[in-house]
Amino acid sequence: MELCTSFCDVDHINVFLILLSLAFMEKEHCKYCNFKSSAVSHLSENELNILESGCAQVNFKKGEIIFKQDALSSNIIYLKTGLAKLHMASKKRDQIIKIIKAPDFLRISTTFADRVNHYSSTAVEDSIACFIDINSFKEFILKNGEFAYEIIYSLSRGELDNFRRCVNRNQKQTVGRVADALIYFSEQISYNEEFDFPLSRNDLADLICTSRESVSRVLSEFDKDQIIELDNKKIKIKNKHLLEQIGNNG
DNA sequence: GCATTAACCACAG
DNA sequence: CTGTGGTTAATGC
Repeated sequence: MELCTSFCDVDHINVFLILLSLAFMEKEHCKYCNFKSSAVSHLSENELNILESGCAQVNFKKGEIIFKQDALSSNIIYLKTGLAKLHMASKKRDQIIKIIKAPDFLRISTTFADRVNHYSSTAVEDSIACFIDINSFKEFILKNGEFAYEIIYSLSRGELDNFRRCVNRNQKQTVGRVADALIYFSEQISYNEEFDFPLSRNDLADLICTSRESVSRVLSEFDKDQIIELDNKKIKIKNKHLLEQIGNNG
């Protein structure tokens, strides 16, 4: 009997919480979203309503899979808040293709160019993603030139970035790639010279195409040489100039 | 040849 | 999940 009443109480509280969150979610209008992409900010009032009706927002905890390689893909995904990795499984090991920092599109190419995902995405930190109906997205591209322009612009930026990283990966040796990665995370992700490194050693290795052992070794070498200060995940860049030199010289 | 670089393996916190 | 040490293979001088 007592068990029952306590269950009922818990139930009531849960129902209340769900209703509360629904009430808040309903206020989640794309129109008033503070994380709009530059493309979406070119949409008209009417288009924003269309976007909203074909859009669902999902929360992801750190480590949760946002979408999976080889699965059917029918939504554009926009990463509203958080940090995610795009990674591709191969016979040998996972390779991290790219880190996406919100706000940014998380999945366009693999939804547009094929029916299934060519890569997976996993949340590196707690994140919120918006799943956007592919048909309304296509409609905006066909009807709204400024929207299309912004999408092409961001895809082009992504491609330039890919080319650059491809060349760097192939021509630099491990120390240079680690140095580049540290600078990248400092400048592009955390905007600080002292930061918590968001990836495990293994993930960093998968990102810069090396082994986790090499990552460990190079990091402790940098620490020993006073280039960085290393405390598990905490990293402080002490000699950025030298780090840049190492990055540039490979 | 010899040195350097880095992956792979194994093992220990 | 990390760090370290030994081993090995490839490459450059």
